[in-house]
Amino acid sequence: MGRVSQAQAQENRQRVVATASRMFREKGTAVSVADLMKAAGLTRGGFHKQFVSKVDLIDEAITHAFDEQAVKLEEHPGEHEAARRALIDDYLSVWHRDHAGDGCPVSGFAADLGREHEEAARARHAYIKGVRNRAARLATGADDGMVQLCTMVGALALARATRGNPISEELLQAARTALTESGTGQSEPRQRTESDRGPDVDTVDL
Amino acid sequence: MGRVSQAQAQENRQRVVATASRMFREKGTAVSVADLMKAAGLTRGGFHKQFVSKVDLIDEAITHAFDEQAVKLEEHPGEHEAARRALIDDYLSVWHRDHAGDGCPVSGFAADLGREHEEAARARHAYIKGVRNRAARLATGADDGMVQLCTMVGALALARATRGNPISEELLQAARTALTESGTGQSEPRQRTESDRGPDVDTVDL
DNA sequence: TGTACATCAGTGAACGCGCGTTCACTGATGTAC
DNA sequence: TGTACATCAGTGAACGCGCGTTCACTGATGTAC
Repeated sequence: MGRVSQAQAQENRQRVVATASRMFREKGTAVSVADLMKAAGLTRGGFHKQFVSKVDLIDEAITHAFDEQAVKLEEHPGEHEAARRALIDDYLSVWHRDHAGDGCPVSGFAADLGREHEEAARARHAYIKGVRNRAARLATGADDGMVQLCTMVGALALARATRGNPISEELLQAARTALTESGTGQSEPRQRTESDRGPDVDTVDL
Repeated sequence: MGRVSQAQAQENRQRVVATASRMFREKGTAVSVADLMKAAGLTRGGFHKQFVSKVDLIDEAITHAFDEQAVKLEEHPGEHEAARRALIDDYLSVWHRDHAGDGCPVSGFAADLGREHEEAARARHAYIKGVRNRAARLATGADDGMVQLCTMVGALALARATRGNPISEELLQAARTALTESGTGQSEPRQRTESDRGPDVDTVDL
């Protein structure tokens, strides 16, 4: 196989990034370059024609995952509360638990970024932006959404770690119920306003 | 260095398990056997005199971490609510964020168990027991504690992944406030009872 | 528009390195008498 | 209680293997004329 057109090369490069973005979320950034390239339909040799190093790709793959998700998050342009409920239900679904590769990068990269202390400066920046973005989308009234995001990330992490045992589904269900039945889910209820709720929420008068 | 007494050998073995338990929580189970043995003051060669394989040690180190923590959890024999608040404050502290090796194994091993799909059957069992145990300790009234545990695990994971940015401390603080100011923190407030609250809790009449 | 040639995306073998594991060896410990 | 000897915890070098990376090579692409 000889030289490939510039357009094809660009497409190949993007496919490697997209593949890495998925595999890193699924199995962690320890996935080998050879496996990655193979999954993208290429051989290992060409890797350094496109990327300076593996760390470089990690940075790019993480950033890519957040960019991609930011687009997805725009898909619920309707009212805030309906979008919030849809986000929560998707997030705490068995499907999301079992498909980390196509799932939320906040959960997918938390472990690797929590242990990586040197590199990945760009990725870290994208990660923090992603956390703030999601928290804002969950916010209801006085609650800034950060605590709800913590609950969701924690529930998903525990559900993934306990897969195969009934407690896995219990955790997802418990978090879903808590986050949707009482409106904000957990912040100081007395300060919460009713203004931005959707009509079909099973609200609780406090 | 020749043979060592049976007592010394047993002590060495225990030191390796304790060291592994700490290092695996801190850096993940990818830590090498050589590094582990070195940290325990031994050389790599002796490893397989004590352990069948590295996977074997991972199993034992995880189980050990939970046993050790179960003992620590008994240290607050007083009233339930005071113990609960102490647990939450310790859990969501900056110290805990920065010392995963001496911290909660539920958070420390969530990432590795979430990705490990074959081995570690014993470890998985210990993990699930640990999750149920901690959830029970957090329970207040109608809330079974699982959702609160999710919030804590998620807050710690996000705080660790965003270390170095102000949002890291914000996440810990937000979760701490939510979990202590409103009693249960997030479950259906209307069903909650007041009976098991501590005297110094800033309770909110709903 | 054709033709000659330089470019370079992708290949596959090889590099040094660190991994988990094995093994011949050491010599103090534990035991048989 | 002493003595002779077998045991085996720990050592350090070596094993095969997979890692990230490098490199000579290929040949279609892109370009200069």
